[in-house]
Amino acid sequence: MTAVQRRFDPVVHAPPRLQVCGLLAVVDNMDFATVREQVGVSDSVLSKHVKQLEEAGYVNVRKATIASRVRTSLSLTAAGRAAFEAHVAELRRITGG
Amino acid sequence: MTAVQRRFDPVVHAPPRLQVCGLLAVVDNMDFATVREQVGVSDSVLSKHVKQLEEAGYVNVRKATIASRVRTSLSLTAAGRAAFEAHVAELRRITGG
DNA sequence: CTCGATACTTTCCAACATGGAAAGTGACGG
DNA sequence: CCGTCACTTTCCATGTTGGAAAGTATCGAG
Repeated sequence: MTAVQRRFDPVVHAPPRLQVCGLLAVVDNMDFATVREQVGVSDSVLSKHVKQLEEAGYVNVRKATIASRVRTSLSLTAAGRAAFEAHVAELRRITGG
Repeated sequence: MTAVQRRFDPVVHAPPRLQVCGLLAVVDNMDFATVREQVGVSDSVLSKHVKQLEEAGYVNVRKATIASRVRTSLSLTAAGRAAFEAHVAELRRITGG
């Protein structure tokens, strides 16, 4: 309603996506497979969450052929970084940071 | 499984409940009505979330008749405080605290 | 050109979580 | 008895999830 509504972002708040954002926030980009291992979910589940982040304009999905193998690398967009940071700030406010 | 599984608590993570815990964490107790106003939800919704926190053993619900009116005050139990703090610590880890 | 492997994507589906509205409950005060 | 206050519970329609399985695209091998 108040400030909560402006910064609190459900797309970012869901556990798997919060983890993805947290991982991508501290690196330039990360492979799909690496993120999957870190988050500990299946291919299909990560794929669906990444899709949601992508549709929200928060994550950039780049497919590059490296060593004749398609590798998908993920990275936060500027909007994604802003949304993540705003959400984290809101979490800190709520949890008494 | 990993540290995430041990500290991350879905009961605490849901937005309305995270707010309730955050509010109760900094006071000894708070009236149902005050919490409802702060969280910005309806009676029924708060009641249902409080019930979940109560069933998890995180919140204590005390009904006292004050000025011939029943007043319900909520407070975190020791377990609730521990769960909240562990969850917050986990959030900080995930979000790069 | 067909086959199998790699690396995701999408679909299918059953389970669960939510919120709003409305009905229900218990304790007064009139 | 009745109405009010302060929640509780029920009803219901919707939205989100994850796992399993099928689907797609791109090689390299045969």
